[in-house]
Amino acid sequence: MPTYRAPRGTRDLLPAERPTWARLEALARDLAARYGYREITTPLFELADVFERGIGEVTDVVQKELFRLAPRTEESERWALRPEPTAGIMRAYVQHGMQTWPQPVKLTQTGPMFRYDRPQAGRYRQFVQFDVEAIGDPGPAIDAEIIELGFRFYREAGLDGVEVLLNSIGDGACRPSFIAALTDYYRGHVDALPPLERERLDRNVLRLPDSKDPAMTALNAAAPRITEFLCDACAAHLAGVRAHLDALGVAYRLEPSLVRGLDYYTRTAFEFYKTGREGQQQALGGGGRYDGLIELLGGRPTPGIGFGIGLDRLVLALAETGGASDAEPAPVAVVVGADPDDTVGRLRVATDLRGAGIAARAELGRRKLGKQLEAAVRDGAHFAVILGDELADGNVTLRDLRAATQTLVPVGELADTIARAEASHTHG
RNA sequence: GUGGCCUUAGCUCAACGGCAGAGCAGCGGAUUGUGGAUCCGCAGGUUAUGGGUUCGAAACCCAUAGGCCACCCCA
Repeated sequence: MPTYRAPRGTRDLLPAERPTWARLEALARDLAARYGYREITTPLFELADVFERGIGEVTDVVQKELFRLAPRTEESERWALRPEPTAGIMRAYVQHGMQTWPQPVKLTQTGPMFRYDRPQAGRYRQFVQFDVEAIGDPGPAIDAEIIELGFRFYREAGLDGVEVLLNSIGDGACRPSFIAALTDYYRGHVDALPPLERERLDRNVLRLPDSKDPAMTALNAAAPRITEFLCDACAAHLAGVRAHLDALGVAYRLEPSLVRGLDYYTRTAFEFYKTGREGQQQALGGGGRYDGLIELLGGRPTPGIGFGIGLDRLVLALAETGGASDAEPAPVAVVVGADPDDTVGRLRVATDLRGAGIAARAELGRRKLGKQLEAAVRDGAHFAVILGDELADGNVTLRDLRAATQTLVPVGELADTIARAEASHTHG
């Protein structure tokens, strides 16, 4: 075992897996831009208050999973690594007076998040989220637009069979009455509750209808449903979201037991799942409306909606569906030579090629030509440039490693020749 | 945070309580300027770590760490 390894719940993304990540990161950026979202980068850590107030003091994310930074001095502020992107972006919205920008303000960010969780496959202490936020639009049309954007992201990423789960969790006007009704209902059957569920009754009653305990299925089937308690405004909002989704042809499933773990959500809540893997575990992404969040962080009352999509889980899902992983870029040419000791010559030719914009590797090891060519082939290079006696006449040998053909080329024409051959190859 | 399964070379895996090995990957060589095949060789390990049992532990026991699974929760 190595002396040091990556901290628990973190991992190194090695060169072989980076191209897939790079593709998804580029897709996230391009897609967000296509929908009118502008890029923002916020700090990886914030005052802990931003998360505690924004996400909610009594949520698991804050109580158990926040990565708090140890203060360095007495005066040092209480910082925490960001467990999610929304609170920081809303902090920035307030700080920079974005309420004076044309509304809605549509922002996107992709980057690492941190949660002090017990790791598992697809669950890491450092993970990457693709996030979009639309601030200042009360919906419901923008709700549908943002769900469709997320749905499209998976499709264009190459992941099929993604399902949208949709719910409304009400607002300050109607959610309290639903919580009261739910609490009453389960209190009335408290003797039938397993110990764990009994504990959740007080802590997080909204989670009970979603329980995976078989003993709960009958009880949950008869439990009150949020849809029966939505106020007129929330019901109309949900109907509006659905109408717009229908118009866009986005298939979704109403899931009345869907709740979200962060306190700031209101009304629209949604999650993306790989079909067949629904449940509270392994959501590919999720989001919702947070109409009270900006006010909580000191801004004027402003509606907002967004989602976070977990790229780690998307990469896992893509691998599970057996798709080939993206290929690493290979050098176009590798400069090799008959004289193993002539590293100066090989490096100089490679440098000239690089200056001409050609991806070239110089063989700087002092090994025999056969080994150099072998390594060039393993690199996936298209051409080998062979330096040898022909240099006396100002020529090098340009060998096409795929076609196994070679020609003499004057050194001065090498870059042009390679560029031309490579272009005709990739475009033809 | 709770419970369970697992951990031997870079990777995938062998080894009855009795000498730690193979395949792949890496590096070198096969009469001296040409390839992914083949053959030969080299290197790679305090068997995750620390204790214990035993004449003797990779193997049995305990603890710790890490990975995974189910919860909790979330991406």
